[in-house]
Amino acid sequence: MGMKRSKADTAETRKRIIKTAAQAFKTNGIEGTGVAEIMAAAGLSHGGFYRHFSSKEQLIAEACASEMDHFVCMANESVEPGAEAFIAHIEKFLSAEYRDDKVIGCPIVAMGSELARADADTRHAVSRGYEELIEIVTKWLSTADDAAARDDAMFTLSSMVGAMTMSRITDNPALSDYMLVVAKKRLAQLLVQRQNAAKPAVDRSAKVRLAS
Amino acid sequence: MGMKRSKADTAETRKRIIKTAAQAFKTNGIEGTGVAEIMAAAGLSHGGFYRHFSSKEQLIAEACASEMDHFVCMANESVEPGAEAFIAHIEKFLSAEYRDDKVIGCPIVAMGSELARADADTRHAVSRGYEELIEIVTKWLSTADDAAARDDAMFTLSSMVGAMTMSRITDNPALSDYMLVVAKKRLAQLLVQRQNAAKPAVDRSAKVRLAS
DNA sequence: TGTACATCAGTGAACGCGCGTTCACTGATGTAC
DNA sequence: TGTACATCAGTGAACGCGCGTTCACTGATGTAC
Repeated sequence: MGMKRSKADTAETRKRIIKTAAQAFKTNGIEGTGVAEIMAAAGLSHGGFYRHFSSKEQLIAEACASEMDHFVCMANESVEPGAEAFIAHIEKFLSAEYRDDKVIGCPIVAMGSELARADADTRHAVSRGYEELIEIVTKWLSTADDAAARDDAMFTLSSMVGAMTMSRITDNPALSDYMLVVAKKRLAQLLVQRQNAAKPAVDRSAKVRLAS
Repeated sequence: MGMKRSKADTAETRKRIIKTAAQAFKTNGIEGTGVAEIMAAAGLSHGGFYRHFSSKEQLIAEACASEMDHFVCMANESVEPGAEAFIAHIEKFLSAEYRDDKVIGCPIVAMGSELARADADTRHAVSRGYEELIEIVTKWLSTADDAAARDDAMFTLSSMVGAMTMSRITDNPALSDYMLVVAKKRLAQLLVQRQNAAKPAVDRSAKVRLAS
């Protein structure tokens, strides 16, 4: 029944609504998820929603910000640069598990086309998070902060988003699996090229000496 | 006012509804577009909708099939394989024009996350079209129908979908533009590698002879 | 520390609205003779 | 070829339903004294 809660309880409830909403948005889409449905899933009645948020739009923005933060944190957890960390993350995010479980999956893949039409706050939250991801992947790819590494980071993330998006859309299971395999293969190759290009003078001059 | 139409008129009206729906779905999303809205945009009242389609779901499937067909046709228009046709298409579909004009843009990018949740008919239509695109791009990339060319085709299409999706989401205009530039650059590089790998024996053996 | 009161998180009914869908009706088309 | 009639594309009002949002109410919390 209705009663005032402690500030700690209130803050916890607010976080629970955001987390529940994020999962529902990723599973059934933003427009496909009602405020009452979110509140029920969070164990509350729908009427209390507006004690925490001024509108559904505000919840969308906060849920997306929360999801992007989570992915940025996950990416930051393995700070060491180099091939192992990079490939491990590619393998993880392009796995069948991440394709089949939308709750643990990427918010950009799960809500992509709706985000392009979202309001300014939501797009800004997603965009900020994505820019952080670009910087993190850039550091995985290169100790030096060169422009080519940043290009590769951007291309890597784009490719991952596209491969996972298509992998979820197709009704051909073999093709769905293979799209992920191909993306993993090609992005690993990209990394090899990067490393050959990055610690260059030694290896390249060696080859040149051999060749001449 | 109400009256029976000729069979030709009826067929034309049906096509007009599908075309109008496809544009509306790409612009405002599938869930974001009402049946009445589509009919009004097609110059009709909403009541007549069910003379042409048994449900909104059926219209969604037909609109997506129509859009995919259109993109398959566009891709087929330039049948000649090789670098020029490939790069020209990449440049076109990854242009700011295609990003900013959702009506002419790709249905997979515009409806991506909604398609993953769509019914079996819709997903099948999109999937079939995409498989055709993969085959067409494979032929652009290689006269021989080898597996590596098909991998490159799949990776190319994935990357294009991802780059355009993110380019539409971000609220950072410079980043939005640059994502497309990077995708174009990296995919052009992929093509160069393909060509070096494809007509190989000559060039590669030459290098080997020099090196040894 | 104890008492009195304002605050406000949460409830559940209610609001207007737009959704997908149905239906009785209209009247030119296409068909049967 | 001309006449009579069934067909059915399109109209516009109406349907139940679920949406986002509002509101009067409840009662433990947090505050003022």
